[in-house]
Amino acid sequence: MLASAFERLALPVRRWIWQQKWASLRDVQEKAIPIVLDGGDVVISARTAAGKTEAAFLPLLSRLVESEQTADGFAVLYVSPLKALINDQHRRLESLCEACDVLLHKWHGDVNESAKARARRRPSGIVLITPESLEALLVRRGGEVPRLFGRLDTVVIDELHAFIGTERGMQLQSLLTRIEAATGRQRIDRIGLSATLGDMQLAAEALRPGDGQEVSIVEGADEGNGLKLQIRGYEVSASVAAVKPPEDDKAPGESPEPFEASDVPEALANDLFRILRGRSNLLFAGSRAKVETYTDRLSAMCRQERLPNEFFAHHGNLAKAVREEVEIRLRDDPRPTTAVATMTLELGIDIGEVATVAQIGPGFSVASLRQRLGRSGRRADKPAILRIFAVETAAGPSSHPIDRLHLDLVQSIAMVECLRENWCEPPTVAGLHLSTLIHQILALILQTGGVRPLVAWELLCNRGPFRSVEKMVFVDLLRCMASPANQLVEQSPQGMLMLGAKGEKIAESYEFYAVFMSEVEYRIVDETRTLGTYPIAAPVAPNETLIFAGRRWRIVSVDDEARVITVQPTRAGKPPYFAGDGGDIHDHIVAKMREVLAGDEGYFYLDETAAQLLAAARGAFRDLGLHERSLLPSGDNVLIFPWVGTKQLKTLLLALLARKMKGSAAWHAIEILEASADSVLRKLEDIAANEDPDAMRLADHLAMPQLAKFDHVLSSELMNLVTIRERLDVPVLPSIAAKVLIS
DNA sequence: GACCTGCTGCGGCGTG
Repeated sequence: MLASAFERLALPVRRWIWQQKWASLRDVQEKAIPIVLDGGDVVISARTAAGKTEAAFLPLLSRLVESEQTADGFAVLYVSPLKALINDQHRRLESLCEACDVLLHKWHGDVNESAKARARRRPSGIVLITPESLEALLVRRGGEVPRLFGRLDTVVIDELHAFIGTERGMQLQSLLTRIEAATGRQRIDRIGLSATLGDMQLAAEALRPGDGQEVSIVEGADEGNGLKLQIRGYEVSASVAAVKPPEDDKAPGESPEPFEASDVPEALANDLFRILRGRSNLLFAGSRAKVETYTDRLSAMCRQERLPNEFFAHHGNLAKAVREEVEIRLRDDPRPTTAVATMTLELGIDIGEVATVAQIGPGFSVASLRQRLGRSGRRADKPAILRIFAVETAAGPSSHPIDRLHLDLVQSIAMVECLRENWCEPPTVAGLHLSTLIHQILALILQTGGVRPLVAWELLCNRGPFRSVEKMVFVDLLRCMASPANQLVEQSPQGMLMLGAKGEKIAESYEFYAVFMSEVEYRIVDETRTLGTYPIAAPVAPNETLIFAGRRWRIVSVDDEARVITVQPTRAGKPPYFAGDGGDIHDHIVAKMREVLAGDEGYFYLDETAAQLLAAARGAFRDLGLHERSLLPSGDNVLIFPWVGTKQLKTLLLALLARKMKGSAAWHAIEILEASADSVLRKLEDIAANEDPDAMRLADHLAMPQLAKFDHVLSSELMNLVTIRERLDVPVLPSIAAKVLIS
């Protein structure tokens, strides 16, 4: 097997491998080479750093070398969700391509216009591109598409999981369909590269919608070296005193700026410092505000100990240069460095070896936990180490039932159990994605100069990815786009769809190419450079203080016209404000939480406090009778514990609100206000008996912020349709209510 | 109770 995979590669490719002095091909490469050489669609899945890129490109380059190369079209199109990843891959593939005499082009927003023009004049070889740059190319140079892509051999999609079920994923699928249509090709081979996914069949279907069974699947063996786990518990009193910054950090005469009580408990700060200091680590803090608070606290501890700082913030609102300093220090600098980060350090980018991955709280998904874990233990002899720090409020018999159940800790345990059972969330592929479809209709008109409505529907919805959009919905959508208020499109006397006045305007701007929404933000600058961006919704005024990029600042001026906030270093600071909108926790995790609470199994990875907190939570679970019922009177209110995921919980809540109850979601429960258990029971019986719930009635009770870029174009009927299909889970409503009634 | 991603064409000016 080993010999045969290698021997099937073209001579220049084999010669390049000899030059690299590789002892052998990696497992995933052995498996992928013969399959990719034979052609067809392939998903290649393996853990980070297992050699997926070469698994695809060694055989692809072999095919290229052995075919007749010309300069009349690109041969391979590689699409990546990140510019940084394109730069990494370019570095990685450069010498291999050179050895094979194949041109390799980078193509994204930071690449020179002249380099792109050169590639366009004599198109050949491999292009590494983002979906947005590909969109721009199709929209601005629609006429050149047949010449550029007419001889395309293969499309490679990197980080396939990042595209599944998302707006950008729909756009990418649509782009590929548009290329296939414009070049008159039935089918151009697709190769998806991905970290290990929960469900490979879903990945195959995402790669080739409607024909997933025809996709070959290559899974790399798990070459991991074991996993070391710990969950550490922390109990803080409900009325914990505000944690103040150290005295010596305040300038004389400066007014004190106490931190919020929710900031960093003393015992947790001490443990984090003790565990992380002196080595290189990742600390996933959970939100941008927490990244700033924890970085600030831990660097203040360095100062107190008279040590050089080793804690640095890393999140999406920090300027690229600020983030790169942290990445380079992690990768190349021998000094110990802990990056305190959000999910910015979860994906692809090379940051070298870290000793520990630590996380505050359970996070939102097992998939992300798995991805984070992949960041440690990459060296052959070291296991991956993951520590979760769970902070719980002290609770007694008189406390609120939800506090007594210590749900943060219980969720952490449930998620670790899922991880150990090798389960992770399957990507969600449902959804109408009408906002993205509006974008693609505009893009198709720009690319072709005009299109008939039926042709557009055939291409985008029947052949392309918007499969759940029926003709009638498509017609409604076109009406919204053409309405006098929107004027995105109009129809010519011959029946062609053309851009309307406002459509023209939108398409002129470079902001058109991305399908996702982006907020308006201020730039934060100190005397020398831009530190990052700050939401316009956050209230700021001169002389207020702010923690940003892990340091403390005083706001000098706010220029609303230029949207610039100028800051100066100072010695006190308040955590920043970022709006967030909460994530969906999967059903499987919440069901597992109930198992953890109802069971008596011990978990070897809990520290003493965590074990005590779990024992207390299990005691409360039985005391409250939750092992035999799901309804709990609590003062004037009633708590419902359906033990389902966020989406289903929200749907059940809406069904109750639609039946004139008052209440809200409270953690993993629903709290109904001023009602008796009996009255709630009757409503639940009604919901359980109603096999065909009136979905539109539910949507009426839901606050519907415009979440996607073109949601404002949709009529309220279409907006409701989107909400019901994408944000709620209406069909299961009767069965959830029935389940609550039985238990 | 959240997070992340991306961007063209052209006019105007300075430099080699």
